[in-house]
Amino acid sequence: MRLTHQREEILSFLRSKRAHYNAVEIYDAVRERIPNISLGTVYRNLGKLVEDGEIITVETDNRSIYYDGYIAPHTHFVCKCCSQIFDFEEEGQSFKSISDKGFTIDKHRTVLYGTCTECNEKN
Amino acid sequence: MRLTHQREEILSFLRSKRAHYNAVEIYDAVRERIPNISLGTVYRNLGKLVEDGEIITVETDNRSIYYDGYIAPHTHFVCKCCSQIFDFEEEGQSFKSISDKGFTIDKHRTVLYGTCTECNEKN
DNA sequence: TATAGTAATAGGAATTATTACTGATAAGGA
DNA sequence: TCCTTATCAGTAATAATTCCTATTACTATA
Repeated sequence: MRLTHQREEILSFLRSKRAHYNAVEIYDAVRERIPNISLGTVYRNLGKLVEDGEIITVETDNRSIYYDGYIAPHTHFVCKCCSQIFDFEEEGQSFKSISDKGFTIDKHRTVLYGTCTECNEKN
Repeated sequence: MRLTHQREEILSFLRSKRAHYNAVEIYDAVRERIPNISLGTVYRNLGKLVEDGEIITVETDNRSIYYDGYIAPHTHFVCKCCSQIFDFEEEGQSFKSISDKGFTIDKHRTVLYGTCTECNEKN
């Protein structure tokens, strides 16, 4: 993977912030340093960075994907009121410590990604 | 919430199948029984059924939302190869029994939804 | 330093999923 | 049965993302 100026700026932006951004927000931020970068370039690079494991995605209720430069395993909390995404380190599905901090949990979703038994056997 | 013919068909379709469908798939299925139902009606009813806790959603990598009539807490597994969504009952993040069945897990994502501390304090 | 081959880019058009709008319809209570 | 109002069908609009094309940058080799 070629480390282009554009890719470098996208990655360093995400790494510099401990927060979660969608493609357009990243586009706006990176545009301050590379004014003529295109949205397509942002999408393509985000895709490659995810593929490469340099960043991770957060899929939420609302239809846009958020990107996260912090890649250690962690749990995301989406506030239905302010739409902010919070990080929590807790493992497992015991979320008592999160509620103790004042968060109200309505629901939780766990999704695994990978290859199923049948597809594994085929290949 | 009024129990309309359309809503009833959508709900009974999802409850009758132990699988996961996106809005267009549900639209196609329900159209066999209500030929002139519109896609907008399907989306609106799915939204209300989710709001009401009658069904749940699965947010995956690909950009469409899947709906599930099985609402007991469970974990979803998305195959990157055949795109099928599988259900697993395991709690916690110990997914050994899933791997033991021949599934390869690349990554897992846990997302909580609710209200954050700050928003709770405001209201 | 040219040159060719490959990979990446900008910009915009196209695609896909979802939501919003409008006049007509029907669910459910009085 | 009648009335109110949520819901409906149909269609237009929006938003997020991907695709396409001409152009540019990088790399290795001569």
